Amino acid sequence: MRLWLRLLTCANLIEAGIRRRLRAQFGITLPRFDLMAQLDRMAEGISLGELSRRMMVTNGNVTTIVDALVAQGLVARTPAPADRRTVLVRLTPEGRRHFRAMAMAYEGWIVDIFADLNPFEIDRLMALLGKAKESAAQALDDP
Amino acid sequence: MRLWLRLLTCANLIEAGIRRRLRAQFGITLPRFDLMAQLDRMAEGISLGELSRRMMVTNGNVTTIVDALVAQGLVARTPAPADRRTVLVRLTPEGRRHFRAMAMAYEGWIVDIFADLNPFEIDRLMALLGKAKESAAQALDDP
DNA sequence: TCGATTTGTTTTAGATTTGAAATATCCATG
DNA sequence: CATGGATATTTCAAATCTAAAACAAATCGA
Repeated sequence: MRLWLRLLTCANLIEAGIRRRLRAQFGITLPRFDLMAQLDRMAEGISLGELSRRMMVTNGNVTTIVDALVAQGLVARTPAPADRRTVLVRLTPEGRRHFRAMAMAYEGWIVDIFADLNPFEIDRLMALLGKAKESAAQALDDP
Repeated sequence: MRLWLRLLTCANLIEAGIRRRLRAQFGITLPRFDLMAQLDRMAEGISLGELSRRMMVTNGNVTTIVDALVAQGLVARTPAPADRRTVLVRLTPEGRRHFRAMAMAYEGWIVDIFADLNPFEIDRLMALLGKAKESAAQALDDP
């Protein structure tokens, strides 16, 4: 029980800090940044459904965030060639430029945030969180 | 970097599962449950500001959630005797009864979720998360 | 005591976020 | 070819959530 509270506290603390910096330094919100991060690796564009799966949020949520980013000219919607139901989303050249600049700063923040952990501790934490994730996924699957 | 993504994924996975169960089995939302959990330990009531600090959310957010719980008759606002600015919040008898039933189930879910981790691993994870939290708090403090 | 600052709460505007319902399209089967 | 089920996206209503502004009350120093 205390483990869960600490996990949540830790994640929320870092998330709040990153959110604050993204807003202060780049005027962007965290979910928009996260969505752009997914798109940065997919030059050809990916579907909204695939986006929502990767980001682990609902379809409707992705639609809203993409709407906002399209309005800002940072991403573009294009119909999928094969399937008329699906819509592909990709970064615009301007969106890519913006994202690259932000991503550089972002990585620096993360390094700073975990600066007090040595490589061994990071590996161990990765492994334990991986195991916790598996355990949780299994427990939450059935009901 | 990957450590941060895994931490976030793990926390979100569990949070989503708990949110789903709270809604399905008790018809309550997670933030309302979290707020009631804070109140359960404070029979005398605590101020809204203290609540927002403990829950690590903004004051305005706490106001909204308390409004909803007051409308449901689960918590009550009372003026603080010493300071006319502050408002104390406490569980109503009905709120306490409700919460106790939910908390029992909640604890069971958490136990299940971490069932695959042995006591040693849980201790280690607690310690590493504690260290990560300290590191993050320090890194996010300055700028 | 007076005024400036601090503290506690609410309000407001904007942005998520979820869950469910509605639409549109695809696909497999008969 | 028609149709029922599955898939992809959008829309909608309700609830959070943040940041910033607005107020109210308390506190502290001159």
